[in-house]
Amino acid sequence: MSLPASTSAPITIQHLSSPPPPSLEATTASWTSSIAYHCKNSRLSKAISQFTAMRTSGVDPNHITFVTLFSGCAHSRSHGPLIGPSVHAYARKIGLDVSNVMVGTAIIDMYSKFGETGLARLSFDRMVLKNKITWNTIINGYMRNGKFEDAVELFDEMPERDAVSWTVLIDGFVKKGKYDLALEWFQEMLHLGTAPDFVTIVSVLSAVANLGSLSLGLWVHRFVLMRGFIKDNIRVSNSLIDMYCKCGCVELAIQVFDKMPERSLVSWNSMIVGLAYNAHVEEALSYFHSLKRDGFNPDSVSFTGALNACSHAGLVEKGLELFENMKEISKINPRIEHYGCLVDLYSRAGRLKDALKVLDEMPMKPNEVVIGSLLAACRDCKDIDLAERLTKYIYDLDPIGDFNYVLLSNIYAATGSWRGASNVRKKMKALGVQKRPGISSIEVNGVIHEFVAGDKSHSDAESICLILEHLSDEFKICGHASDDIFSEACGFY
DNA sequence: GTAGGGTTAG
Repeated sequence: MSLPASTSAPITIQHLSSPPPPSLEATTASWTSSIAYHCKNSRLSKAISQFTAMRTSGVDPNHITFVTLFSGCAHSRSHGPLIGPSVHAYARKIGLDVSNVMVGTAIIDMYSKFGETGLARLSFDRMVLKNKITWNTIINGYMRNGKFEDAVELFDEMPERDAVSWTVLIDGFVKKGKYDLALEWFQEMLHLGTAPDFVTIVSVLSAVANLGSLSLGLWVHRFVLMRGFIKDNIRVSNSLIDMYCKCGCVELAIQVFDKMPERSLVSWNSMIVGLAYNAHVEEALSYFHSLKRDGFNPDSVSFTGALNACSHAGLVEKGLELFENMKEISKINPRIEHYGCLVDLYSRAGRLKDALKVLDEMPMKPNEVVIGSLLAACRDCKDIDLAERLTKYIYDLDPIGDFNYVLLSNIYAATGSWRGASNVRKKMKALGVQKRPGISSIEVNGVIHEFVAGDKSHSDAESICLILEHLSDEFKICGHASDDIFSEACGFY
């Protein structure tokens, strides 16, 4: 028996319990179990060769064999789209794709995951018998592919809706960044009397966290406590921790964490990442070191949080040490986030050359976040030469975002190079990059106030400006070259 | 052995 290809993956019971290889008296069940084993370990090609061997040895696959295979294809980005349709053709030949609910549903799920909503819908329409899961699957397929109208249409048509149906819609909107819509649907769900389960709550909390609305978050927390049915659910608590941190309420996050009767590594990670996010550096590192006492080993997310804390505090050496420990002791392969932290660590410390070295030597193509860290440092250090050298990386990025173009253009503008700035704008136009307005928002007494650059429409704009000016002066007195950071950050003046 | 879920760098 061979172990899975990824050596960094934790070895679980699942990996070790290979099923007995099909023997001479192999049955459909034993072949299927062997196929399932390979699918679970992300070895679709192996699963398929088993499937072929099964057929040539004269054993017929049944509905479970097909469900296993379709589910395996759905989870394989590389081979799935190539293999899935031919397995479908085979199921078609024996009619299982329309006559068996589970097989049909697995096919719908597979095509949805490939982005083939048309094929998913065709399979759905052809099925003789559908159950709730079939309906939820096709609606989920539409949601994940951004076809909201089709999803809602089927949602309205479906004979019987359960908590999962609602959650599919709610979470579908959350995943596409439509948090307000998600919450509207949640409200409707409660209004019509369907009880949410813990997955619904996790999804709703994610929407709330992204909106940064503490009052909504507190409401959901009260809801959880009142219902009691999910009060001590680890995942709900993890989501509460994340929500409170994203809303800037570290104290409440700690309270939730402390009250948990049982924690997972994600609970620890949510604290570490959340504390780092809120610049509570010492505490973030202390949680990072404490998770071992709870019997956990830090994973790649834990390191991201700890590294991020170091970069916010300018702890370059500590950060580098963590990065080394991650590779050498924890045997975790650094991912792009970790290189991003490293670049950020050097960038914020003003060590641009070191940052550039990381960028050039990292084993994967840098993305816009990594470039953005360095570019922001170029702006702060007024290093236009380095910024120009980054241009090639920026133009090479996909997908095209506006962030770095705007940053680059601002660097040119800040150094008085209007021609450079205008060239960037031209390039943006040529590439079809649109600058989206940056919006800052703050919640005061449950009301969310939004501001865009140059925005003076707020009823208290005048006093807000006065306070900002005052803060800016205070900053200068304290020795921080403010560089009009307030005008940039808050969009006034 | 078919459906929905949490933490990740600018």
